[in-house]
Amino acid sequence: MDFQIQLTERKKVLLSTIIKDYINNVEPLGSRTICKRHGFDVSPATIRNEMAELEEAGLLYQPHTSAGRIPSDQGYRFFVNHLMAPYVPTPEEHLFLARLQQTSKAVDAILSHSIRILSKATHSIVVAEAPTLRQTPVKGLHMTPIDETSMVLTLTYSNGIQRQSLIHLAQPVYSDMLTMLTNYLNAHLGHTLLDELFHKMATFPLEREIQYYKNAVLDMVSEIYSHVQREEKIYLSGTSHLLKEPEFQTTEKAYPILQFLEHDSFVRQLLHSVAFNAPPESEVYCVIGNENSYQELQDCSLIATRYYIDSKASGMIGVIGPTRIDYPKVMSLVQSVAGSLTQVLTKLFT
Amino acid sequence: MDFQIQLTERKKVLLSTIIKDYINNVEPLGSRTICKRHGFDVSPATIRNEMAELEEAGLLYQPHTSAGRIPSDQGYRFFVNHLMAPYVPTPEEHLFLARLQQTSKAVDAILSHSIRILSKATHSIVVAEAPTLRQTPVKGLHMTPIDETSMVLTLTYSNGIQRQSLIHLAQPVYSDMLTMLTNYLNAHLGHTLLDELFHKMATFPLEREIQYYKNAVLDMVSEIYSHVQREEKIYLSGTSHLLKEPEFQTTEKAYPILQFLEHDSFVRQLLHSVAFNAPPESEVYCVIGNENSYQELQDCSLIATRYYIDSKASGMIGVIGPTRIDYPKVMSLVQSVAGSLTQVLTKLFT
DNA sequence: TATTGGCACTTTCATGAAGAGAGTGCTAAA
DNA sequence: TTTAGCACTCTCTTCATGAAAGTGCCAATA
Repeated sequence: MDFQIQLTERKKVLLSTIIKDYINNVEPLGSRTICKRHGFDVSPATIRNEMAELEEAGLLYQPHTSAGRIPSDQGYRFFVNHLMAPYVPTPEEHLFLARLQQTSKAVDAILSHSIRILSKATHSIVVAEAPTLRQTPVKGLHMTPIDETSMVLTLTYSNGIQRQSLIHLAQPVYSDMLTMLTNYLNAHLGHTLLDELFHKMATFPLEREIQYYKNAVLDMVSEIYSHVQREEKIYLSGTSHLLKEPEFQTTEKAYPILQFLEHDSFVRQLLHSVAFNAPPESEVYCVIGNENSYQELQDCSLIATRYYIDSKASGMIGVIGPTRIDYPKVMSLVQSVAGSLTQVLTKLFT
Repeated sequence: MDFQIQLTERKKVLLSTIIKDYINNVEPLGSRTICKRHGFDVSPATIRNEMAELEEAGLLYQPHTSAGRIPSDQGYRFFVNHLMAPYVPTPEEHLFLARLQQTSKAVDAILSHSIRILSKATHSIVVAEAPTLRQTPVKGLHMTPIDETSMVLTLTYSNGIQRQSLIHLAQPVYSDMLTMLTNYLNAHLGHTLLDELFHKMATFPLEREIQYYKNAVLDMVSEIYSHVQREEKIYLSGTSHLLKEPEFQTTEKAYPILQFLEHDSFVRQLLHSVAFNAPPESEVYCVIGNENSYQELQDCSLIATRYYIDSKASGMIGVIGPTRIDYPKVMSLVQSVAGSLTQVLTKLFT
């Protein structure tokens, strides 16, 4: 993943300059322009030689002979890993970030609000995944009947988080049975993840006298299961920003991406695949151009990170933009937003 | 709204032909082409004369001198009101419609599923509004505490529909108080709409001994209120279809529309404004081009209708496409989907 | 009177040529 | 190692040209 490329100090400055300029101007850079615009005190010819070597190393490329150079995916990667300076948010961005603290009581509203703000601040597409507790063991569960065909399921996780869901059932399930099922499950809980819990529910050994209700119970379990799945929602904001990017001016370029984003399952996979592309200790992941495995997103980068609830449950939040996205800025903002989310959600659940 | 324009039979056929051709071919039509392609047995010159008159009546226009003609918004309107033949769904569309019957138990899932299918069938953008019961009087309400800071609110409407919501509270509200509040409200319910109910809740005269909890109650009411509001969600599907339309190939054309669609409140307003544009007895409304009041949507048409739950609660569902959208087809499909929704949701709530 | 053929006139669109602009690689000199 | 010079390449814009498609109008026709 990483590059063992050794560059002279001047080459590093040059690469960095080219990338930063390209991020703003979105045009191939020639040697003369670089000298003039960025005050290098060597001649264009020297820059040319250096650029030729950077191209040989795979960090730059030319769209055609006799054009200036553009950073390659690997160039961006090198920049992100080795050259990037820490970003200092502008006062305006601080205002945006401050608005993240206006909390609501609903996870759904908090996430919607956060991604909207991140989208405005970065002028990019933002995707997020609702927090999932699938990796957190369940400590206890409780069912409160509301009426014949509805109940509230309360799951208590080992980290103290409680999740309640209102479940509607197709067939009535009587409270005696709920009590039995609850007692049975609580007695056998051990260190059970949610998926295992569903398995236990479905294979719950019924007493003879209530065999009759077996279907009702199975129905209920499947209803609960699909309800929990549904909660693992994908949030999406700011898709129209894509059309403002010069590289996506033609609809042939923009269409596949918007199409991709309409499929929650693709987005979820994308977000989950991120973690494999970067060492786990790095806080903000970025997947640059070709590094992702989706044909549709070859000209995009994803900058994503994980937010947590009380350091156990978590979800991903990320920004999607062209490969020449402003990495320092967006990485910084994504991290800030994820940090706020972690803080707000953790407070909410404890 | 409607046109008092009298047209000869031949002019009607001609207009109809031009519109149907333009819907498919998206190119201005000239007299010669019309004769050849659609087998008119008069000469191009005659067609030219007729077209000149149709243009004078405002039903056609030329993008420039010496181009063929294109239907105007008023042309489409005349077509929709007077000329359109009923549409017969294809076998493939029947398959789509059949999939609407795979019901789920959750309103949210049903709506998501329905708009996705409608979007696939029409290759267009679909918007929908979650069913709202704001216009239906509340007959009774019930609060079931789950634990200290959460409860299930059950509202029973005069048409028998029950709605349950899981409410999380910032401050504990004890069950005695819930009981008092519930009893008070049920005793004073009369023919109360939801908004009035909130007013009654907020002005609930507290007994002296529980004055202390006044803030907790107000908090609760505002929490319930925002929860109910949040449920009036906007659903959106198939935005990327827009980029496939020839008239939205340039991003300057497509951007404002995608931007518009990102604002739930705009979409909601749009859907609500529809009913004012057409006589109420018509089942499927369509707002053609300029007829809508949103600058961004001047080149679009909206074809929308209302779906119902048990003939009381309802929401809007609509298709957005270019003004040359296939009116007969889309109007037919929108109606079918709304019909299915009505049926499925009504069954669900009774 | 309605229809038609003929014709001059418009406008767009595709094509190709020409020239400006920006940039490169290479070589030889500093 | 750096630089100046130079020939070369590729894109982009502009402009002219001609083909295509269509119109409006007029006079002739059924």
